[in-house]
Amino acid sequence: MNKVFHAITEKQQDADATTMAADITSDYQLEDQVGFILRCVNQRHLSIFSRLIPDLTPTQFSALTKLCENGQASQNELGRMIAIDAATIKGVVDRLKLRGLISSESQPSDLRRLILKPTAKGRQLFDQIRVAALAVSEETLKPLSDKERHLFFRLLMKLR
Amino acid sequence: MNKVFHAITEKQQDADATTMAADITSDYQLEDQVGFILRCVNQRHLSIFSRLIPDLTPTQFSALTKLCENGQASQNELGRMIAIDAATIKGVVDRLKLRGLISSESQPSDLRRLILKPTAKGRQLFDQIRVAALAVSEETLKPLSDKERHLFFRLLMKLR
DNA sequence: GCAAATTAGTTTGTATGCTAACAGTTTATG
DNA sequence: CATAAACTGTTAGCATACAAACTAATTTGC
Repeated sequence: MNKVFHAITEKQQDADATTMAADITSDYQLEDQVGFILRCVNQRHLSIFSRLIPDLTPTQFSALTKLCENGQASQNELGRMIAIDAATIKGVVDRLKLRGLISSESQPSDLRRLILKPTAKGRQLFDQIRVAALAVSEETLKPLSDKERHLFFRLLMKLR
Repeated sequence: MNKVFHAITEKQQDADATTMAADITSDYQLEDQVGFILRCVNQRHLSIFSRLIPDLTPTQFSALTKLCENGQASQNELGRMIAIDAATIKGVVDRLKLRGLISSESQPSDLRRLILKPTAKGRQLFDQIRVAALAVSEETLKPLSDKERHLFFRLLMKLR
């Protein structure tokens, strides 16, 4: 799982969020920087994801999901849809292909393009996992009330 | 810089955050999952960081900052302070050492430990960069009002 | 006091994620 | 129509990031 995450949360559980947020502009404190906490929250999410969905990485799941949602896409197109650059998406696609979850064929009308589609096995895995994916979101947001979740979501969207 | 981030934001600028957040539990949509958006927000932050602070990666900056704040730390200790596992912190420390920003010596009372300290050059760089680091946070949070920033910070802290 | 458990650091392997440079293909432009 | 510009996928290189397995040193438990 994720040893670092647990070590950290145990240590800093009692921190006073309101106070720390107050002096952002005064003295420099690493823990007050958005980027640092963002990284920790992301870390916690990844830890939850890999525990509930050990079969795929979040990135692989995103790619498979988008292909199942759209039916097909070219490689770079897929990357743009889930915010992954061309160099990275290649590796992701290669690994999904290696596991028989997606297939690729070149598009006759544009020989540069590789058309990717989910295989039957890929669609089956996606259907199995999508429920767990909702549980991942649920557990990630567990520390927040329903009202706080919607608020957090709205603010997070603005920072995309 | 970060080509993916720009391509994505241009496309999805007009998305309605409130509506999308509303149906989290109904039909599965990748864009509604916290983890996905969290990753995008993190991506945007990294892009801002590398533009304003090209000299160091966020992780390297975190490590250097903690050493400057604390004076010294052992390698694993440093990793725990900034939520980085032992395998990763080794590479980070090696690269900072290679650039002469930190020094290491083994601790006589415990021969397993490597005591890390920032060098004069390291402290100097940190002092130069800390202002830019505040600017990174500022620009990352730019889409939010002051009230929203404090709110976001409070909620983010809860999800650590 | 000594074996067992723990801790610190290292190494290997896998997966993201980015930049930069490249070749082949297609589109736009003069 | 010819050439420049843009796009698609690929490769290499670097930097996180984590799991697992390992060595060496220290601490615990009996």
